[in-house]
Amino acid sequence: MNPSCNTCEFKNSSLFKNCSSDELNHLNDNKCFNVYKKGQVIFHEGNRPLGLFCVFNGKVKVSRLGSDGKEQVIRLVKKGDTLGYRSLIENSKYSASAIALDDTEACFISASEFNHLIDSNVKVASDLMRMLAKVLGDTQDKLVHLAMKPVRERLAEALLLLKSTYDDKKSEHFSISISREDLSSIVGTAKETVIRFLSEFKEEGIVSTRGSEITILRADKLLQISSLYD
Amino acid sequence: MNPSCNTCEFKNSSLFKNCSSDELNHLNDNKCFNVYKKGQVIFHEGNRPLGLFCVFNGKVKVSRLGSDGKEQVIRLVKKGDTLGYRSLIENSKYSASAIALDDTEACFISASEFNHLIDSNVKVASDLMRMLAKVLGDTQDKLVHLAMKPVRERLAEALLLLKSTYDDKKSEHFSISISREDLSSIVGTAKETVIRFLSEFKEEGIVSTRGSEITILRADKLLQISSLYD
DNA sequence: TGTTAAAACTGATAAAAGTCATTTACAAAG
DNA sequence: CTTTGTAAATGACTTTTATCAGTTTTAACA
Repeated sequence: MNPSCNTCEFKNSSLFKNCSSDELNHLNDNKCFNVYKKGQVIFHEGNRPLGLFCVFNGKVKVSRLGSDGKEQVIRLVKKGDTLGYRSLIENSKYSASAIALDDTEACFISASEFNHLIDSNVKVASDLMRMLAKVLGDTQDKLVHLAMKPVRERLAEALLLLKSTYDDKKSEHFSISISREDLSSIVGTAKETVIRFLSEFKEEGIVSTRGSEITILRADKLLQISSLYD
Repeated sequence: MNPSCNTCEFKNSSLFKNCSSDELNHLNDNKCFNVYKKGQVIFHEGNRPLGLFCVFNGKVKVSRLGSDGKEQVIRLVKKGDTLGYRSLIENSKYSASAIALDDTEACFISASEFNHLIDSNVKVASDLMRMLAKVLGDTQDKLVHLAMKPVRERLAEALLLLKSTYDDKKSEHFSISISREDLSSIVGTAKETVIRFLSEFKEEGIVSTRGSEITILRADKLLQISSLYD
């Protein structure tokens, strides 16, 4: 089910939305469709980037490992998103790893192909620039919240982030299967601490859990707890 | 002493290093030279950006204020650096404030001037893109360190950052006058905690202080403590 | 369906950092 | 040169979060 760029679901929303039909065809001829199992490494911290990934399906975490083995998630990536462009632009080694949180499919576009495209299509280049500015803003938000908010608030925020990132069906109650370990490295705290506050949220009827699956029952309460708007 | 773009000290190192002489002249005719006293606000969180700042002299902190009044410094800006481009690119309100840490001089370039330049000169646009990628990488580093390192290590890192950013004379011992309040909001901790660890560093002969002036005596020790390389 | 490994959960305790109160040092102004 | 306000420094204490050790639940598989 190797998808074609010209008929891709994300043709009008991805980084390549301003590509001509010709450019898309060219991309399509030179891309490489890849499948990753849950937990599999897509690229690894310290390696040289060979190109760009365009996620077609699944969930990906971008994270860095500390010397003590602790992990910090920097960004969550969903289908339609681009992955691995920062190192490519900077022409540096990957400073973080990308790991599939679910079975994931992604197209790979070589560095030369990518560079040629941004050199030849000004719109793509300026979309890329805006994307960088947006991601920089998001990262600054994360930094500030990490420095200023207690874990309980950050956990509420993380759950809302997961919902806003991965809830496409907009079903009544959003559910996601995520290990407490992964959740704790999004929040930037210890696994046990996440579990404790999750238990609080359960008692308060804000979420429910079944194994590693978390269901958000009261997003409004989470928004309140996160104090994102004050 | 309104400096001219064509003879500016940073002509070959700034974001505008790839501008033609004509473009620089045009910039020069349309820029506006501003002076800010220590502590003065250059731009304020929540306001609409009207243009770009190019710092000619001085020191600037870019920071965000939490609802509880606590401040987190996102970035330190030195002479030759550009300031306020993220909001401009994203076409959004400032998400942070810029405040002079010292008496500062900066040229202001209007948004239309800036946009015209990056539309007409591809090299400037791609330099800007690389700059964004670089700053994003730096911010991710800060995020990870904030999440994983204890205050003592982050303080060592902050002192090294101040040195690498503001030490131009490369004199034997770098000194900087900075309030403990400002230092603590770079590190992301409380003022008293910074003071305590600074006292430790003094006892260990790593730094010395006189009032609010801090002198780094053993940068090598700080590098060790910061554990930046493991 | 029992077995087992892994992950979720809980409790006790320790460590790290924050807060508040107070003293000391510094620098500007009279 | 003294006064005075501000910032640095220190101490006592509290809160938050991490760590460690253990128990229970879950899910995969024989």
